[in-house]
Amino acid sequence: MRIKELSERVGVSTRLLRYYEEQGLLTPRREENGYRCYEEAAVERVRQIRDLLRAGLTTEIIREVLPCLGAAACSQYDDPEFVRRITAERDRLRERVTVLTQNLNALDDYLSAVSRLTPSADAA
DNA sequence: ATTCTAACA
DNA sequence: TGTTAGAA
Repeated sequence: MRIKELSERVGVSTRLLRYYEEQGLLTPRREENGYRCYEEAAVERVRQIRDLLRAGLTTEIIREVLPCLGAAACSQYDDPEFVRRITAERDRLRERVTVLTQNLNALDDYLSAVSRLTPSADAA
């Protein structure tokens, strides 16, 4: 599919799709006319990229780890420096999860208190 | 009508 | 990231 279709299917601007490619996150083939030609798998790939970005990972890290996520072990499993960087990234994520969970609990507690005071308000 | 690259009131 | 000019 071409860039417009992918853009509509994943809800990401064509501008961003080209930017991801510039960052080495996407590598679509080209048609004779130079138009980008994306694989069906690009749809899921873009979603994965966005999820990783939302998780706070940099495009640099994503570029390195993306090809490794699906496989049990990519060609860099024996690179100590690589494993160290990914480990650090995982630890950062774990830390963020902790903070987010604390905030979630705080809001839950507040909402529970509110519902006890005003039973009329739903506390789903 | 669409996409491409490059650049920025 | 959006938008846009100029070319294909």
